[in-house]
Amino acid sequence: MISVSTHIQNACLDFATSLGRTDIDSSMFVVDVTKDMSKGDLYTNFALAAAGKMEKNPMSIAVDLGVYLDTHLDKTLVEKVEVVGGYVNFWIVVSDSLEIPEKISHPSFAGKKVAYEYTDPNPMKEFHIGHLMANTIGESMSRLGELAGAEVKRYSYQGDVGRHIAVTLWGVRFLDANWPEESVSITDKVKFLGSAYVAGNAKLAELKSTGEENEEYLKAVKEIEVMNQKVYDRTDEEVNVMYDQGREWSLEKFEELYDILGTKFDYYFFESITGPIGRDLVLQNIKHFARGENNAVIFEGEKFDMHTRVFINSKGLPTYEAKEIGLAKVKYDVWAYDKSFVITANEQKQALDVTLTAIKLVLPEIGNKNEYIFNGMMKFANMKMSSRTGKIIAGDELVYSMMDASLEKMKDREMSEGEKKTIARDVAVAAIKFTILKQNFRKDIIFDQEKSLALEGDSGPYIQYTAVRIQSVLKKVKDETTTIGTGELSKEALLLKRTLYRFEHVCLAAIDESAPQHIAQYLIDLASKFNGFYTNNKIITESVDSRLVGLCEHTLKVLEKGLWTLGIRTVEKM
RNA sequence: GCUCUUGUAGUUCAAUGGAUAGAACUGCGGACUUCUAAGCCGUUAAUCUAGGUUCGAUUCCUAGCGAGAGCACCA
Repeated sequence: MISVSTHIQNACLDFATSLGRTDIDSSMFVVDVTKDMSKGDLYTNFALAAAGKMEKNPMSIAVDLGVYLDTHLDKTLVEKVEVVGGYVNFWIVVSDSLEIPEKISHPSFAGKKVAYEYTDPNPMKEFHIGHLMANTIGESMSRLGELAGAEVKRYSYQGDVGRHIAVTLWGVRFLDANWPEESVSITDKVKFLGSAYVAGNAKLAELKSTGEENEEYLKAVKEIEVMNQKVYDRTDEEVNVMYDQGREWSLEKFEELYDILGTKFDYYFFESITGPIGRDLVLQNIKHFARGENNAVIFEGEKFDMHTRVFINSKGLPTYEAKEIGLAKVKYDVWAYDKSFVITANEQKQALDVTLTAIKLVLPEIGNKNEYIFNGMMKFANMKMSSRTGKIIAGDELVYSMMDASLEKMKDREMSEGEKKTIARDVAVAAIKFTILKQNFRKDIIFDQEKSLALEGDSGPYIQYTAVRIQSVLKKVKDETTTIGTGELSKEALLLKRTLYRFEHVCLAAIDESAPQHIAQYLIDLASKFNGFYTNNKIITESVDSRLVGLCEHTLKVLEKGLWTLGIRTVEKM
């Protein structure tokens, strides 16, 4: 399909040249897939776009172009040319053999080394919805990079030092429960840490509410500061033990989640490492920075129309911003990439814009390869409370509750419990990921547990279900003898076939715009067309038409490949 | 207050400046002795307001109104 549209585009340019118009180039018009397939497979707006420049009526240009293309296009590629209004529409030749391309080469990716950093949860803190969202988007972007021909590495960056750790360790004393024994499950260990963080923050808020000059409050603030310092300098053996254990438990828990979600990271980075490196880099390049209040090291973002931010605080500790500089160096040192993407929430945009500006000054050769991709926030429609924590549901809890929901849906199916569990996991992940990826992730996403995660409609499970039906038919076809059918294909079969051709085109658009939603929307359309075909065309009959079997096989392959780009697994049964 | 993002059916989302603004959910109404009904078919319903640029604006620009986020030692 891409080769056909290129062919048409070149022919349009030849048409312009034949009229002596050398001032028209390919950026001025498009050859794209039609939205409405009753108007053909491809269209060009050449006449509309060029009318101004050519100072002619678009209709008459379109008519002339149509005549020209009708005689100049390769008849083995394009079956029919039609002029409607100012548009020229094309019906392509749909052959029986359809290849699903392994790679869809894109100049920005093919042969390049591309790093993706995403998820970035903090040990000892809960894995929240934002992490789930970034993981989903990042995994999909990584796979699009791979599809586009890049060599890809996946990075995760985790905050294993800083205030949240200090608050957690400090908060332990306000819990009724004791520090967990080794025998306690990993889930409960992590839950303990999460509640310690909540308890610590709650206590602090409680003290603060009685006045910021309150002695108790000032004492607590001081204690947390001391705790933070101990985490950095490792001078307190008791703190070291708690810290090391807590960190390890959290990381183990994250791996469990990555396994469920289908992400495998190549490299992990920690703030405990990037902090000192970042601080040194800032100090070595102090000429780009300034001193602010209390001798803090600041970057004067205002000179660049941005915020001014602190990089090293008045205690001499690196902040998030300095750590980012250290991270940039560490990431590049471990693997010299051509391009690096970081997927993160857009609430950090204004801070990271400052940071990237600083990185470009301190480490120009690295900074210029780096790019941030910001996603919107995930919000809840009904603000449903999580019963256990009393807070909005956490990312991992959401995954687990969806797994329960899809397991419930399968309760009457005849399969082993283990099989059901695996399928329920994959369906749950599909439901969550598809909800995120079917839309523009740069905007906020409203997450309604009741509705958005419904397993019907525009959903991941709907597509998985379609793939299951196909596999079920194909399994039965194995025992039948097939013959090549004669006569016209049904209108549903033809429409399905023409839709399959668009896959390559859609992938290229998704890669080009870093927009997985194009693929998600396409898969919904394809699954819907298949289901229309399926209900109206009996495949297993006395004489099985191999053309229909071929259509089923191709549809399955495209659904599988498409879901793969979204980081979603297909299942054999549901 | 300043900066950034955002405004499409009742709801949740689509739509490189182009054709009749597409889906899904909900509501209402259908079909089935059929390969998995998590399916299929029909139906009601939308571009925040005011200007501007353009042959053409949901899309670009300006202003207003609404929503979200950020604004120095958290990340």
